[in-house]
Amino acid sequence: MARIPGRQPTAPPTLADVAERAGVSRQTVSNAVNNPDLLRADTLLRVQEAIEELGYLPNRAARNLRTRASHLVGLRINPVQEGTASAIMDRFVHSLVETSREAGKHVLLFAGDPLDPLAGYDDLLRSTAVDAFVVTDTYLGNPQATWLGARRAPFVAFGRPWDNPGATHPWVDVDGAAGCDLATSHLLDQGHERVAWIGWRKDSWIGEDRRSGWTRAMRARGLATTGLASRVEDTVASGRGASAVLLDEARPTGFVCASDTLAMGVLHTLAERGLVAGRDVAVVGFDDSQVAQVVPPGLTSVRQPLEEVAVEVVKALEGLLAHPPAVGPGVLLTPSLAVRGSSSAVGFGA
Amino acid sequence: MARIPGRQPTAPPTLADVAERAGVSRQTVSNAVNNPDLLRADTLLRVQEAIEELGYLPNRAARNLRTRASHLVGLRINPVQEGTASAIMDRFVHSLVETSREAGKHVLLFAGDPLDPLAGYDDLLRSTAVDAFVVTDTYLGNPQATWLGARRAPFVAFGRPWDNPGATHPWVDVDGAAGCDLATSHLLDQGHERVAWIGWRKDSWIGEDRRSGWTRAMRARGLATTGLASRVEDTVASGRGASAVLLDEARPTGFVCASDTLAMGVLHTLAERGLVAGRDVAVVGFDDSQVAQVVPPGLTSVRQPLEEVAVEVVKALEGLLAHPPAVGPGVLLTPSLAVRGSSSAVGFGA
DNA sequence: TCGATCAACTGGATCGTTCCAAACGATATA
DNA sequence: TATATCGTTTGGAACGATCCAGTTGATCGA
Repeated sequence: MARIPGRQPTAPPTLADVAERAGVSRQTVSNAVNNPDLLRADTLLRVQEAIEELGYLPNRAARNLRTRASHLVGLRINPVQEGTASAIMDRFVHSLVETSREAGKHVLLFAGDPLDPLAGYDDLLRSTAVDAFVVTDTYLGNPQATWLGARRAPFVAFGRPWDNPGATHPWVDVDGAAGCDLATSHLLDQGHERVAWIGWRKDSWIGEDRRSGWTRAMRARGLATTGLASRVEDTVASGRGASAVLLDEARPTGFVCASDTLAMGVLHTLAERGLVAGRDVAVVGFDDSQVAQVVPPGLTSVRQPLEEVAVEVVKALEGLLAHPPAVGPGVLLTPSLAVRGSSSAVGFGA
Repeated sequence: MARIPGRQPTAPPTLADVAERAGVSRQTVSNAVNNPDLLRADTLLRVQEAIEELGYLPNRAARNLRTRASHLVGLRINPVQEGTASAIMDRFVHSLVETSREAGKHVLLFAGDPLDPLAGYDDLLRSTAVDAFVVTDTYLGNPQATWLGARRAPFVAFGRPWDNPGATHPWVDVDGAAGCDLATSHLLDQGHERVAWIGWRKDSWIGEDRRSGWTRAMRARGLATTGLASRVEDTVASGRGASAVLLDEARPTGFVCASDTLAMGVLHTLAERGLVAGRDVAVVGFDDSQVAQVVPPGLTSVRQPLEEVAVEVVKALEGLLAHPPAVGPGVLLTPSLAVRGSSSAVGFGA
């Protein structure tokens, strides 16, 4: 036996165990696992049988130590925002985990301190716990990107480098303008002419991007936008307040919102006034959250192709971690529109 | 320099680097990090300074290899259920990550195949990628628990071993019966007498547990439950259908549901019939999802103390991974009730 | 027949840490 | 003075994999 006397009887088999069983050297077993084409067919078969019989699986720690790679990708998660509808992370995280697995990687979560966006990154990097990061929150610029870039830390961003178009890191993003154009055009196609916009503060790049989609769609039909837009915080209460004011002052028949959270605010206002979403006033949100899917009569919402985003992110990661590293251009994906009762009569079967 | 000529100039410092700088041996530096009390005060200080100056952080892979521990906890995540309101994982995962960090652990996500609940566990375990698992989906018994137990894989379950009360693994759970009792009593306190129940199929242990809370509260006030209960799938459509039938046949004035998803179904029925939740009919859900928080007029819902659950889970993990392992008894936590407009007039400021 | 070439395989060194046994100097005890 | 004890520090070995240089044996052309 290659097992050293002191080993626990339950200890997992090692390369040496397999090697002995197959009657070859350690290195040959290693090659059987990592470079099968280096072996003669019959040897490969013999080794594979031994691997099978012993249930051998390479020890991660040893492999990581030798190859200086952990095959782990770090993802920072932020505290759940209570009282908002945004839940895209859920879907994205799952897609990312799924796609990463196919690429032989796993996702390591770490906690984010909203006040210190850099916390956590440094330790994981220096302790070689992860090979790379996926950076998601790039709402207002992103200090992480700059910082990680300076540290030469491999990372892929979900979100464009708004504040630094010349940035050279790989990124994947969803075209918010196209999404809101889609949403607005959808309402205009149904005969609406006064479609209002409720979005975020002007310093939000994403917010301005989405807003531009609304503007574009309105202008394309020669419709005025004056007095039809409102910029507020991303809360239900703000959406409620903004929609109340807009209804009073601008009399829109439809709302396109920068988020499902804001759209829910509109639904609150409608409920208060005895108006029915989809019949009296049309509402469209953004993110296709679970809220949009289950709230009566269903909230029409722009849906980000998060599965595709994950696939592109993992592709970029693989390029980044290849030898030599290959960094492609940024990828911009187009969202779709999930149409529900809030923008059509379908929700009530009428 | 202890650095070998071939080393990259950007390679992180190692124990040897620190040792040389501080003029001590590797082992002493190691002790400074792991067993500071073994060192003389002045030596410790000198080593700590060297660590600080070089920005040394132990290499995870090397440490993991030597100690046979990864300090990673595996968590399987399931595909997001589209069209449901359940989003407790989001909150739980975040709490778990946060709490784990304080315990020096990180959370490794892996994908779950709903058809094969065991997939993924085995590989991670055998490749020593994780030290332990947190098992969350224990809805209908849990094959994982049995399987992991047989493999002597350390794990903590979020969810009781319903089908095997004698199980010896550590678990943490939330008292669903207490939650539904709380919800039902809340409605009864407001004068409701005919409170209906919409729950899950009878083979769901969790569903039956929650239902028993409703039964208990009704009986405590001497109220009949006959004809007031319905058992369906956990979808909005089922909740909608069940509530429509119950309204027609049993004329309840309040609904307590086993999930927010089902409660949303009730809201759909009310909206169709022009009834107002909270004014005409009271509705209570379970999970306090984001949906419950933002849907007008706000859905009263039973809230699981997921932060506490995470704390208890991590405590159990630490016990499990200690030398020698210490397994405490199961922990049962009590949920609270988040009261909103759907069960009171508050939602409309009336 | 010989050396060159090549596929196939081998064994030692190595990654960075911790375990282990031993060594050190200083103090306490006989 | 010699021995035991203790707090402190040390260097070699080990964890299990991969890298690298080297060996083997067969095939080939001259």
